[in-house]
Amino acid sequence: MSDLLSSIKIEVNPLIYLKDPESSDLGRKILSTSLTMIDELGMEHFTFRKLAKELKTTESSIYRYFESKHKLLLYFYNWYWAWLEYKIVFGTNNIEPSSSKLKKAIEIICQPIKNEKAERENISFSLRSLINIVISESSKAYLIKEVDEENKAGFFLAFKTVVKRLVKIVHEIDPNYPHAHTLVSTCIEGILHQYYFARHLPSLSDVSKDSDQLADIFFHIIYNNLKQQGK
Amino acid sequence: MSDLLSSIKIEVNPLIYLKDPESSDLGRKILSTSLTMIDELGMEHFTFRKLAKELKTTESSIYRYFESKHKLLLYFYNWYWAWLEYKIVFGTNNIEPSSSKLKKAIEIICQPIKNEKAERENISFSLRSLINIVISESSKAYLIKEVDEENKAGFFLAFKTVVKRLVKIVHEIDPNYPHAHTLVSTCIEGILHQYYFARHLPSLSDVSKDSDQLADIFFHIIYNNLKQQGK
DNA sequence: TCTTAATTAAAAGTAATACTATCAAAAACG
DNA sequence: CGTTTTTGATAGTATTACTTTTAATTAAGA
Repeated sequence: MSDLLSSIKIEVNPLIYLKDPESSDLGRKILSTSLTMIDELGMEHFTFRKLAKELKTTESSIYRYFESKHKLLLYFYNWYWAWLEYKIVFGTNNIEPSSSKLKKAIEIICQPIKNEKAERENISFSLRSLINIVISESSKAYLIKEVDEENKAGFFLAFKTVVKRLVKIVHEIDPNYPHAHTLVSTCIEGILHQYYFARHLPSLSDVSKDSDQLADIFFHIIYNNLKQQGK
Repeated sequence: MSDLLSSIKIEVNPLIYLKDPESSDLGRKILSTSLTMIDELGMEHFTFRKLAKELKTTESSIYRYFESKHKLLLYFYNWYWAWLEYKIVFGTNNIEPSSSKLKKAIEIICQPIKNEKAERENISFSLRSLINIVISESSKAYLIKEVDEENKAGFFLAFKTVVKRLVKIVHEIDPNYPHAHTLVSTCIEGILHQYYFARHLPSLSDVSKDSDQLADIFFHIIYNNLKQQGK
């Protein structure tokens, strides 16, 4: 997989894969093709057999990279949040006051959702598919019986790091707000789910499919709960 | 399955089952045993074969009631939200002002989570297991490729109805708030996820496993976004 | 109570999934 | 050029998610 700037590589926890898929041609094909296949079929209907057929390779070759499709999902999940963290760190750098920083961070979270074409980065795979997968499938990455072991292995770290970043900004605005983790994780998940709802269960949402209000709505949901200090 | 008051029956969309599981002994056993098994094993590891073994019956007998384990999950999902709606309607009746009504409704959503033993209702199955399933598995009920067809068939109606109830209360407090559906659905899901996070991914939450702050936190998240009219 | 219809059990079978193992062929690399 | 690494081909296993058929059992109606 490629990266945000051509010189920076998104690192994914090596415990997630058996063999680094970025290290070979087949590995990269596994990533890019499985991404669009999972987007099209959904996790339930996606299988390594179908992927192997599509790639004109064999199941056993794929299993050399990932021990299960669940691990493959974790790979995408971590890649996405690591990439987004990078964008947030860069995009909010030097922004003042903290409320604007928060706004910007939320916009970055909503941005790839809003419009893939805004992306002019050299990413070698379908960012649109990656986002769709994060929206529709990533809850399945942690809503499993094995969650505690996998958490210990650091499989959810990238997402937790993004939450931590936002919490830090929230605490710059209001150091005394006691529920920043709850507020932030609820809103990040909320953003993703609202996008899903807008598409599939519209009565659970007020935004239309292609609207760009989400960032604004969620900025206010957070901001209205904080007592601004200073600025 | 039983009910809140002994005279009232929770109705589940009949398209979800092939044969009403409440109508026979085996059906009721399927419900109560699968409930605890899904709670223990998780959806991924739960199978009709294992259930049949536990019940000393056969797979084909179970398939006469539910065409898949997904439908069984939908059954529990709908039962739960239909039951909760009932509790909300009763529990918030005659409460004034609307802000107190909102508070009460959120408490009802959090209450079974908080403490199963507070329940003194004649429910013939494990409410604790049902709640665990709603928390850990119910996202999987709608994060699927078939969501649009299933939505058309009304499989998510019970949840949507609860959201609608809360939206109505929110609009009593502030008729002009334009994002009530987003706010309410985000918070209801947020409550469930926070409980999961508190248990399994505590760095995404500020509440401890057995705390009862959730209702308060989420009441304020909603309330602070509303401009109170009159009372 | 006898008959009939509905329900469940038993057994077997199918197609697909989620893997694992072995070994040979082909690239790549030093 | 030889060796290590990577891939392909083939096969196999255990389990899942069902379906089908037939026989036995139970319940319900006349």
